[in-house]
Amino acid sequence: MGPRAGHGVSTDDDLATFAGTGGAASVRVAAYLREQILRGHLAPGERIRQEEVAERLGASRLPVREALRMLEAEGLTEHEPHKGARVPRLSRHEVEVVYKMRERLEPLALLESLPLLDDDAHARLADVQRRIEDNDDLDRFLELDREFHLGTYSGCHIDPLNAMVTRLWNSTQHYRRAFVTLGGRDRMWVVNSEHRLILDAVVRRDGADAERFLRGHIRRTRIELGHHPAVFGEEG
Amino acid sequence: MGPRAGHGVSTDDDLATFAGTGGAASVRVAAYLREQILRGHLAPGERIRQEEVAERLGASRLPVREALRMLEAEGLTEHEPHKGARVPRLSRHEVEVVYKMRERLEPLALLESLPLLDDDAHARLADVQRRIEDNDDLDRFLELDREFHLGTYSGCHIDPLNAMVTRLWNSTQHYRRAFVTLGGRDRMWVVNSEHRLILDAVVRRDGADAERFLRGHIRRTRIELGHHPAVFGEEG
DNA sequence: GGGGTAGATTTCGGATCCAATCAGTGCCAC
DNA sequence: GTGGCACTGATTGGATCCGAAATCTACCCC
Repeated sequence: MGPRAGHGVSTDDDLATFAGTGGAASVRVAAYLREQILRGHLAPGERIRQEEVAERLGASRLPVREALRMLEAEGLTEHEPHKGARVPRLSRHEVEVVYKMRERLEPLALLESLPLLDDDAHARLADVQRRIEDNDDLDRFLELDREFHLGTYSGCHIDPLNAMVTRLWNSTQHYRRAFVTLGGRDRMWVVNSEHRLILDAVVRRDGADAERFLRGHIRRTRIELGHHPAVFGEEG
Repeated sequence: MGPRAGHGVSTDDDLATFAGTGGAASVRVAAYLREQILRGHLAPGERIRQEEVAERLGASRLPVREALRMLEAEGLTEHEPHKGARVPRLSRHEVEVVYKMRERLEPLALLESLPLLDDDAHARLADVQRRIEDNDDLDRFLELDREFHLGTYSGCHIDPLNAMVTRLWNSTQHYRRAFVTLGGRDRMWVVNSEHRLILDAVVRRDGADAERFLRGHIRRTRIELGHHPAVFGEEG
């Protein structure tokens, strides 16, 4: 284990996050690990030892095992018998394919969601977009960007579709972070104008435009991301 | 629990299937349940009690719990805290959306797989298609149809993509069975000619045609399926 | 000095026991 | 007669203990 900060030590933060959430222990453990992974505190390829997590959260290993299985369903961990769980590491090609999947699936999600988004939802989305533009922190940007996109699909309560889109976001979260951190900052105004176009189409309930703009938005992100070798740890 | 045949009784078949597979117990339990669900022995909405499965397979409840989580990741079961696992029941609209997802995702899978399928793979696919045309059993048709389609994607070893496509097939397996059983038989020659078109395009390595034919194939199936109320238990 | 193997340690997988929660039932009051 | 409540049986969730597999290490042989 590397000497990364905040690792191997049970901070008060950890326990607060854990205890703060109600419900079954396995669900709470899952929520804790989910946040750790999405926030980038656990990197792709990193192993997750059941005992360590259990000890840190004051639970036994069993709910940790259950939690890891739940996360597996969300694309956040992977499992190998007798070898344990890790955060999946995607190859450059795999990340690219996930983005291609997003190009096809998310416009569908938006299309299905579009007629069900009311004025209230539109206002919330506009607010999120305003906060993105006012924001200057990269980590916060990742959160808000996710909130914006998944928010535009929130009208459609089709479980299989939403679950899959969320899964795609989950599995590429780390690479998105690396991309934004490394040099995506210059691209932010492009992202914002594209968001504006999408939001406009959503408010107008123009399905064809919404679909087109969203597809283009994801496609351009994929291409830009593909040009950054460092995102995939290929800078050597 | 209904008086359905082969339910609640540990047949020799069950144990043979279970013991026959190697590997960890949870993996074997998962394989057993997976087959039960895909073969239609467990219907959507049906509850799966851990103890019953454990007893039937001669294992403890723990590997059953793990297996249920694995199946959850494959879209074959769903879980509610303190209420246990069930086979998911999809609404008409949900099934339709899953088919729309397939319309978008599977052509991508085929496109990614296309350049990697060699002559050997082509021969195997042609053989499967021949067996579909020679076949007269509806259950066998379901198996072979699945083998054909998933086989065309087998060249692409991108885990996220293949896993998702498989998941989509899993979650609609029951509705496909109901459809085929009820009246899809007349449509079989259509299915077969469409398969031939797809196979041809695959062999010619014509991505555009393959994608187009496949999308149309899934789309037509979705529309036909939508016309059968009984598939969704709406015949009252 | 390098590679391979055997032992020790670590970590995961499974069994059993106990606690928590839910559903169905019957009783009582209104 | 109906609605609500408490109780009981059934079922899942969690803890602890034990066994099995993999990894790491140290040692020996080449």
